[in-house]
Amino acid sequence: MSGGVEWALHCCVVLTSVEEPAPAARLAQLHDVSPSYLAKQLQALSRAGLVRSVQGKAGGYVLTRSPELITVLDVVEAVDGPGPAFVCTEIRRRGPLAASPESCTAPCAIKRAMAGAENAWRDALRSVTVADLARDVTSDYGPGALAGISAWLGAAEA
Amino acid sequence: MSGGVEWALHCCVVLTSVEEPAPAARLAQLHDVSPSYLAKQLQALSRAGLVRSVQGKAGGYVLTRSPELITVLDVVEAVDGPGPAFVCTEIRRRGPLAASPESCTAPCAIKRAMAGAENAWRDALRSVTVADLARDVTSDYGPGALAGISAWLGAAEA
DNA sequence: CATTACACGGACATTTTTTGTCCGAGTCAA
DNA sequence: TTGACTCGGACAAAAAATGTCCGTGTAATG
Repeated sequence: MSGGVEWALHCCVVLTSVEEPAPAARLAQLHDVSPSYLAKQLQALSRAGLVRSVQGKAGGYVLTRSPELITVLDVVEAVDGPGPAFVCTEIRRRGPLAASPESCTAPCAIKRAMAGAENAWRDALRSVTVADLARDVTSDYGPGALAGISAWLGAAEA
Repeated sequence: MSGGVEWALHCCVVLTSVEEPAPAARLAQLHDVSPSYLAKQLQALSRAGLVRSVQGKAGGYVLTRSPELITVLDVVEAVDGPGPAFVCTEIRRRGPLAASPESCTAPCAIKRAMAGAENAWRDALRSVTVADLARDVTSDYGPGALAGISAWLGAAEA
């Protein structure tokens, strides 16, 4: 799994508490990560339609919709790609005892098992929204945490 | 996810139908895959204690226990490693607004969400055994499929 | 009992993916 | 009109996965 997923999720949580667009460079120094690479993850979120980029002097990124409507799965798929992690290469059709094509209409048992597990994983990620994460953060560190971050993002460079 | 997982699972299913040790090279040409690389996956299974290697002239690999007692999760963890796919780098403790160490006794909300999803994934993989896979294969292709493979493995080189 | 051939095991390259960096095009504010 | 700041995609470096090789040990065999 791509490590950029973690960065993207943290950024989404932070973006729930701001109204002004937040520049990628500022989000990067807030989390102390590579600005150029974080930019790439935010671009992925933008391509997926989760955030909207505002260009120009006071530009940056903003969420496109309510955090209640953005699931963790949305973010993960935007950054890591929507395809399944396990890819079946159909090796049952290869080799001297290859299965006949007409017997391969349904996916093989191994693919079914792996797909079932990935579906369970997806369901779990889909059941958590970015709003839930923000609520948990407030519950963990107190109400001042996100407010402080919001203020810091709006203030001049540290 | 490593592609070798698929090869390892297919090999485990095949091994349920043999009593004689099956050499890695023969399993490789059965599936038409790279012999050297498949050997590496089988070595991983051996290190994890799922298969036992028999050396010498009529050597090869055999399952160490009943297929009912080998879960798909066992195979996946043996090949891909037991660690979680999502690794939290604790970026909440970095940057100018880093969370205080005493407030970081519990894992952060993002890590909790990802860990929950991975647990669901693990549970699903744990609920399927290699015996279940073999049963499904028989159900899909008929009882002769695994028997034919077993006979081919025992016969002389094709 | 010596020999011989076979199979595993880990060390060695190669390719692909991931991670990280950079500069140009576009845009909004002043 | 100017200016400065933003995103966006094209360009390298590093890491991981994939693929290959030969040495070591073992068991069957004559």
